[in-house]
Amino acid sequence: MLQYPQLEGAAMRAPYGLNIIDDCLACPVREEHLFCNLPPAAVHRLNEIKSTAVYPKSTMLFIEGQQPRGVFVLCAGKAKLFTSSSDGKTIITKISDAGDVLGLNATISNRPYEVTAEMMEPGQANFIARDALLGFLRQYGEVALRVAEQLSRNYYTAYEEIRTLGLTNSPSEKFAKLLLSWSSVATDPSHLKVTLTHEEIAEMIGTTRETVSRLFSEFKKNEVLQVKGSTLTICNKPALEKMINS
Amino acid sequence: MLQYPQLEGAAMRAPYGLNIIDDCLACPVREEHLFCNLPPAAVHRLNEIKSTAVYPKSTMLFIEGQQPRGVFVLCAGKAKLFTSSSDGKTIITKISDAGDVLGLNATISNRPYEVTAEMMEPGQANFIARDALLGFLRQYGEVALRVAEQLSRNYYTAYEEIRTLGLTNSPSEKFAKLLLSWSSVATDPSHLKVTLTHEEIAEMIGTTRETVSRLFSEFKKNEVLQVKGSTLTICNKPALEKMINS
DNA sequence: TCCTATTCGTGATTGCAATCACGAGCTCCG
DNA sequence: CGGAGCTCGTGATTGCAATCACGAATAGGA
Repeated sequence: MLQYPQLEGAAMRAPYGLNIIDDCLACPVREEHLFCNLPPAAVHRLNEIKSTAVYPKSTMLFIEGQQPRGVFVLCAGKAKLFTSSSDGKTIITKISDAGDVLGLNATISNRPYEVTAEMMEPGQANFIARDALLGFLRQYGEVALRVAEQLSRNYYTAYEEIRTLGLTNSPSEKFAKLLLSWSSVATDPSHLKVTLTHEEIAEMIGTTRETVSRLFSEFKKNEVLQVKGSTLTICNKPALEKMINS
Repeated sequence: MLQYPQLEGAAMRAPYGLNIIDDCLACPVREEHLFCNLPPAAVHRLNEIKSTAVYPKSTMLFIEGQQPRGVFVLCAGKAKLFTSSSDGKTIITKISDAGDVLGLNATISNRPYEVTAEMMEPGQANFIARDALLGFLRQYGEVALRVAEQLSRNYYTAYEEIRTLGLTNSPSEKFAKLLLSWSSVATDPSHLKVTLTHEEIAEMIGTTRETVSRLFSEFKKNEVLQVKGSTLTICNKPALEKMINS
């Protein structure tokens, strides 16, 4: 629950024996990532303006409503992005992992962070302050284009969420949708490793913990799903697909 | 319901006696608009690549799921943006009017349009094809930055929608939220001109037409609201504000 | 001006998921 | 190894809004 200062974090002792990854911006080299495959000069400049830090579990990287200080590039660990209402209700909009850039929208548009980013496990991130980032983008115009593309992608994700929350009636439909979305990005589409609590799943689909528990029971009974520890096996994918367009 | 071809539209006869606005890109000159206050050379180039057309009521400028052809800059008339599910349920995510740029996200990211844009009244729009727009943005880098800012704004709007749909329990709360959001952008905050049907309002807040009708009755009874024709008077703004954080 | 289609108001009914409640099963750390 | 959170399962109850139904009112076009 503590919010750690980002800038002094570089010198922070890694908890849980986590090792600091030195060349973090480049480490998860995937095409879709914002700061990968850049010209050497740009990479060099990035390394000058970034500051690496290690964060324990439950750290809030930033909090909904705060003025944007800059972006965080996640190198290790997972973070959940969520927004809450005054009466304590919460929606988790995304589970981020290595390579994701957090806080980009707020930083670019200079509006308050629209979500809270909380580490779900100990991890490491690079912080880039707003001013430095904007200067960097002005200097390297081609990166600005990629930023626009990233913003577009974020927008699509948000729209998917709107569809889930607004167009889906039953919790079972939403749950099926969530399972399929996980399946579509997993290495093995029918075996998912899920470490979220039922509470968190409920917060992802806009329902209650009890309802999620009941959905698990129901799906197991109907032989759509099998659960063994944190591994989740999809036995009847067509059945799930049928639920979402009924 | 017809989808009009955008490119031959320039020669289309204006329906309902609507006059074509010649210098349309520049006409609604407001700071926040994407293509306003540009350097003369950029404006000139924009005028070369745009094509103006007039559209009757109910025209679909583009449809959810289509490959993006380009953007539409609305010059006159209103358009509603919505997304639908296979079972006919619909969410209206935005009512656009003059100056708004439609289809920007899809066009930039080259993903299918995430919404359908339908004219709610006869109007006029400039179409800019995707290739031409991308070339233009490459040529005028400073406009690309403004595009990024616009995408950010869109993202915020989407997030607002997520909060409305996901964090708000009762329809009355959502309705109050909608009324206040209208009030905050109106010239006179307590007198709103609303030409939407109850059905459309229902589609904006994710409820049913009947519930919206009942909400109007209830708010009138509680002296929060007065309705005279299409003019809507907010009598008790504090009461509305209280509803959204209870 | 009238006629038709759309929009609106409101009652009656129903179903589904939120809420409350509580005990059992984890797991994590001292 | 043992106890104090957290988790999870599941019953009972309830409330609220969706649905159905239908007539009134309004608008819009010939």
